Amino acid sequence: MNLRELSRQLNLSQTTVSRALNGYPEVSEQTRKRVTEAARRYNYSPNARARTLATGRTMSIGHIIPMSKQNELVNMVFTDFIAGAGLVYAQQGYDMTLRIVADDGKLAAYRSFAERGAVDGVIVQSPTRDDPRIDYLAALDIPFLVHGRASEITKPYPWLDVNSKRAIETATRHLIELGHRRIGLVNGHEVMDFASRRREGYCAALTAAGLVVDEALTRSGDMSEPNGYEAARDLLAQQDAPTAFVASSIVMALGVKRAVEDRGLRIGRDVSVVCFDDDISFLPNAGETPLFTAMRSSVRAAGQRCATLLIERIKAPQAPPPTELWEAELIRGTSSGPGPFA
Amino acid sequence: MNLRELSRQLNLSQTTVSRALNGYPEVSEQTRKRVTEAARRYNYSPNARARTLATGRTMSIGHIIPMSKQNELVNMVFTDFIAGAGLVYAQQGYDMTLRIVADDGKLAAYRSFAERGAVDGVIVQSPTRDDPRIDYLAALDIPFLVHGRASEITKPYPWLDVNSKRAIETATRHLIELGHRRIGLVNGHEVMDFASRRREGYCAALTAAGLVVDEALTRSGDMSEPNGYEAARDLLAQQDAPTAFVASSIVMALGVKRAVEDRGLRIGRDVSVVCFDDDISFLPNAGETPLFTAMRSSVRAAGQRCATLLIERIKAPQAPPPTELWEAELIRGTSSGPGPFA
DNA sequence: AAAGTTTTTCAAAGCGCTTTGAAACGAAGG
DNA sequence: CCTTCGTTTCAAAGCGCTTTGAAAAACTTT
Repeated sequence: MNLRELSRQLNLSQTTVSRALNGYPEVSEQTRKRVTEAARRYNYSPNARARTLATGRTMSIGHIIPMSKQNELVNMVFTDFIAGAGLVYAQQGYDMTLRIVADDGKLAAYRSFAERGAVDGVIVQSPTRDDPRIDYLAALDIPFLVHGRASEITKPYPWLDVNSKRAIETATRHLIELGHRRIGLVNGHEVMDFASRRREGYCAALTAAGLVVDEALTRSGDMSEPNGYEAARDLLAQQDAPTAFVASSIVMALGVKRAVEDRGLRIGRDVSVVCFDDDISFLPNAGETPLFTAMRSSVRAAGQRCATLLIERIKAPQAPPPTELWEAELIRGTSSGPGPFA
Repeated sequence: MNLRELSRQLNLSQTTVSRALNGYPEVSEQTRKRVTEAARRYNYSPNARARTLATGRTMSIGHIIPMSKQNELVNMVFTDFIAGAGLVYAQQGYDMTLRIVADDGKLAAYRSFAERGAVDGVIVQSPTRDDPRIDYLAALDIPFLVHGRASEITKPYPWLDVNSKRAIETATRHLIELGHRRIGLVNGHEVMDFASRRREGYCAALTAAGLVVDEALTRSGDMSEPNGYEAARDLLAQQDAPTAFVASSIVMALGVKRAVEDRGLRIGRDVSVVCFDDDISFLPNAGETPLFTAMRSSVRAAGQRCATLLIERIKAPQAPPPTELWEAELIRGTSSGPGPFA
């Protein structure tokens, strides 16, 4: 059953039926009732494809998920972000259009979304410091919103980010205040904007405390458990090993924990760990006293907010680009304790 | 730039330009060349919305992700499955349309996908024993593919499943052969088809070995770490506690492990654990000797295969519904060892 | 009762593509 | 040279909705 058939059944024009169903005011309550009843009776629902063409809106938001090389894959942060965003989309009648793509196909994927008019807007996740997607999307003139920032891009663009620098600065200062002097940094790849900011925060805290930054105590790489393990194992094997670690995620912190325990040391007593905690629903660092002392900011909440902001932007594309900087919260867990200089 | 403008520039009809770009044979190589070059020059790409209406195909596959109550949410199995499927979609030019929906809105969501023609096909994940979605989709006459099965549905429908029963039967027998007699089952909710089959496998192995099934040794619930922990903690607190556990997932097994260690016992020596391992990329149970002895079957591979089968089905809807039963593989890890009767 | 308003309904024109059925063209055959 | 046939191109008709601009109907006002 399509609109034409339905309108014939009712002896009304397509116009009237369409308006009745879409809640326009210029149709009497009586006919609206007739129409909605008939629509239900004949089980009519408007064809999404046709509506999309007629309105110029697809009611869907594009997400591109990069799938690097072999295994780094769809990580949990992406997943939780999407879960948050998806919730908002559902509420607002949008769908999420997901495309999984090799790292080098990202740009082309965004382009295809934009040029073919396949989505009404796109989300950009995990920007690098000088992320080409941003200029690209601005030029393509499609609404977008960046989760994170690209430090090296100066033109205004819409973003929502967590204050990574301050978060890690706070984390590092916390360890210093506990009496730690040799503090390792187990970071993500520093082409990622957030990771580079985290290093800045780490350095800033050390410097502020009059400590020197020892490059030998820092590592960056895939934000996986094995990688956190290896980094910590190496650092712990050095002479003059660190007594504390700042880890860039819970997952890496779990690797650090394993490395510490492998050496027969105890987390929170012999070695302290503070990490960034995206509050991933699946890896809860929760309870009365959570395992990890952490800087927490919910990535799911960020997803929700990004979705909301993007939808607003779709509705009012001319408004100045929104920007939002969130602060992470220090959560005291059992993984941090007094250091040798306490 | 749209098709009409492009064809005017070229002094050709829309027909010819369209055919040239879509690789139809009835256009001379010479004009095809002219057309593709002009298309590139003017940066033309066909409007997806219009094409979708004209062809009747959206080139996208619907996935509905249920988000129960508050927190059980988008779990890792869903995520990995989607990662696998998404890979195939990308290769074949499909997008994934994702909708996150409350548990009680699932049926309506599938319906809206189907009736409005928003997607070309849908994937059904985690069916219950008598899942209403299957009849519903069959009636709606939209291509679909079930990952898993619904035991109580007899009509043929397309599915791909892992042989859960045999997998858990093998796991349980493995423990019995190691000399365990009191074996706990830490299962998912048994309305889920796969969970009910896993229980069947567990019971079958016990019975085959002449042992009686003690309901007091089985638990079922959310497949989360905390839930695995609680189940194991309770079971271990009983007098005549189990010396081994069969867990329905790695995540639950991690909870079991924690409970065992909390009692000061050691996994693989004092208490054995075998689990089902979906080979989730993010929770690798890997290495030379993996932590858990497990029945492994990659959910990501299943996602790929499901996507492939669904696309085939979209292309040939009249073919008999495909069905595929995969066997899981026993992986020896360090979590299982001789029991008291060895 | 005529004229003016407001409310309700309609016919038709898109939206930008694909695809059908016919026409124009060129080459081949008689 | 005319006919026939295969190749290449085209005009026009959808696809199923929304939306514009106009007409019809129902009320008001004079």
